[in-house]
Amino acid sequence: MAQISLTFPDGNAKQFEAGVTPAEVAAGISNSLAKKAISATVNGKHHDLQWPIEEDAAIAIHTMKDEAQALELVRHDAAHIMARAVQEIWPDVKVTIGPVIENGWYYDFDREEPFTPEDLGQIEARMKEIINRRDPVTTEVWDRERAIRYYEANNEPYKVELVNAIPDDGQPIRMYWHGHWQDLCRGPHLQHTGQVPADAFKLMKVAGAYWRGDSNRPMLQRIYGVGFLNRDGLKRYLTMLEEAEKRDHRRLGREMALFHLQEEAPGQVFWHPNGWTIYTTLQDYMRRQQARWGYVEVNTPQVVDRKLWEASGHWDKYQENMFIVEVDEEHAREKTINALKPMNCPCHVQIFNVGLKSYRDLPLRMAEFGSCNRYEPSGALHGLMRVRGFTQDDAHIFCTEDQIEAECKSFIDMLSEVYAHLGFDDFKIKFSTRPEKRIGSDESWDYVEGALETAIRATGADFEIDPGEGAFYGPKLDFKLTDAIGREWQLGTFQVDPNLPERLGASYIGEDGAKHRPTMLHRAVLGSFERFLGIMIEHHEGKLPFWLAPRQVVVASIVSDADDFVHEVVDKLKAAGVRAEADTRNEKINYKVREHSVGKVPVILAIGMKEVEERNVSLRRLGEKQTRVVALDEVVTDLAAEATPPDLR
RNA sequence: GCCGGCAUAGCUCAGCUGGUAGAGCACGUGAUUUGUAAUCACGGGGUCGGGGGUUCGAAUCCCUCUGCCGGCACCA
Repeated sequence: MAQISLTFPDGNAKQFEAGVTPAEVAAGISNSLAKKAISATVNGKHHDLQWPIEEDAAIAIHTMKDEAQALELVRHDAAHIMARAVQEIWPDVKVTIGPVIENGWYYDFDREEPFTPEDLGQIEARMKEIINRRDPVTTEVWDRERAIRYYEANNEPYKVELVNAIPDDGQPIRMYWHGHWQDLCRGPHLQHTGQVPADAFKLMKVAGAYWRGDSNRPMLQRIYGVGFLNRDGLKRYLTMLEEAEKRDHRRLGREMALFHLQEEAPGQVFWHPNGWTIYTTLQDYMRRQQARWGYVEVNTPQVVDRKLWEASGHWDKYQENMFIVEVDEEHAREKTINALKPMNCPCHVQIFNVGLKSYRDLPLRMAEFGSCNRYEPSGALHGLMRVRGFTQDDAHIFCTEDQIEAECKSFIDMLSEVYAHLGFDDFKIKFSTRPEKRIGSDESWDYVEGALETAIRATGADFEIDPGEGAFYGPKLDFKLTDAIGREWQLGTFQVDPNLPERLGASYIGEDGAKHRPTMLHRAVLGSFERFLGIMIEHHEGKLPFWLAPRQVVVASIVSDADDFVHEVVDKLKAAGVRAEADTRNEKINYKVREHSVGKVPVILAIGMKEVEERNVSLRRLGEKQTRVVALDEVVTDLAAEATPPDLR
């Protein structure tokens, strides 16, 4: 037998016979390690303990203390155990795939009957039973034919398809056994089922999911589970879910009287006074920013004849998602077909096309708070996050190819400032390159991708490449930010489009006196106001920055003899540009404080006779128990400063 | 669009196997003048999401439509 040398994390090396498994290595170190071991990293690869090591390697034996490896294994084994539990209870359920995902796993099943919440309880109980059996996990390498024969014999057509899909490149096909139950799997796995903590997982929900993610294929039933290393981990996760629910913008939207949605206008927002105050405050801010960064603002029609959409290519590529409006003959001389605009770009080109443009006019930055309507699939609608009617902070920059770089840099500067002002300090940039389905020649893609890459590199910003994710007409940069509870949102975008100016015949006169095609850059910082406000509300848990808060200050009387002074304070605050209101209702101060706190009013000024006599206010900030007595003039000055939008300070 | 669930007062929800609806909060009125997260009493309020069916009788059972929720697919 050949000898190999294994190097441990502490730098010591030991000799073993080739083919030794990590389990044997662990056993050679100590009995307790042999028991506690869960897997090993061999030359940087994560393997289970049965993996034979054939050559010199660096090895690290893992236990439950190695959180990353332990979580992966526990979730992975839990997925198998869940599938086994399901097949033990309902033997004719067909199994498919079950990967580890963030916080847990899922497994897709094919079964006539839908799984019910009661079924989940039953499956969970069976999983615990399987864990208690401490069934050993073993692995075997099968050849393709044997695997197919096995799955055909067991009436598992999905597994047959999976085996057939494994590329025939000499890679072994591995089977894992959890006791008598087996599954096709890459591994790695734990030593035995008892290593999955029985009190740290939970089955969360059942949902439909297409086989292989393809909407033309059968719909399977997916069961989601979450799993952790101990009960505390699970508890923390469940608490986190409750916290996330508390910041749900749909709930806060109601509690703060911001907006509502109703059946007659699915996916479209009824903005109430409070919500509209936030909206317009943000829009005013963006309007100032755009002016500062050299944009001109325009406004274009909502209902546009299909001829324009045919010319732009939308009729062909996007019709499914457009609201089509047919005007009937009684009202018009001829029946015409229009569509609500789903995007602003074709209209902006129309403005560009009026009159001759010179190279001196470029870059021309044309912005619109463009109201768009898209017929989103019903299942996609979600509060403010995915709607059918929305307004973008949209703009199109008409420029020469040479100007792309400078425009890109200036856009990133603008976007960084806006995000910082709105409380988002860091964001990621994704560079999406040519997709499979695209228009335009490879040479033109080479050129445009190159130009955009040069531009982004010149800014010095970090970015990741997302191959194949570009728009069909050109490459793009997407800007993603992370919110207060770690979720990523894609907001800003910067897209290079050499195609639309061509289709819609945009041109300018160059220095040489000849006509040239401009390049068009599509860009947005916030995306849609609706979605952005949804994100803002959740990010801040409704406690918006003072300048954006719809109700900034409530001045509340403690006794009705203080009412006159309350009104005086409110008037002074309003005159100083603060959104202030009086609460002189016949209620206790406790009641008022609670009500306005629930309503997320950032500042409450309480006024009793003491304050009236000394012309002070008692100031209390949202979320704080402390109050502070401040002179009236001082509070007006301070709050007025705080109410000033960040770009005007 | 697909799978599953849900739809009762403004909100959150109760209403068992069919016998024409109830609570808390909110709202209105009155009392109370109150010191930093819910004062008390009384009162008004529902075509039980829409339509159809079964039944002597439907919030309850069945069909259908719409919307919402959770996923999947989609999101140039």
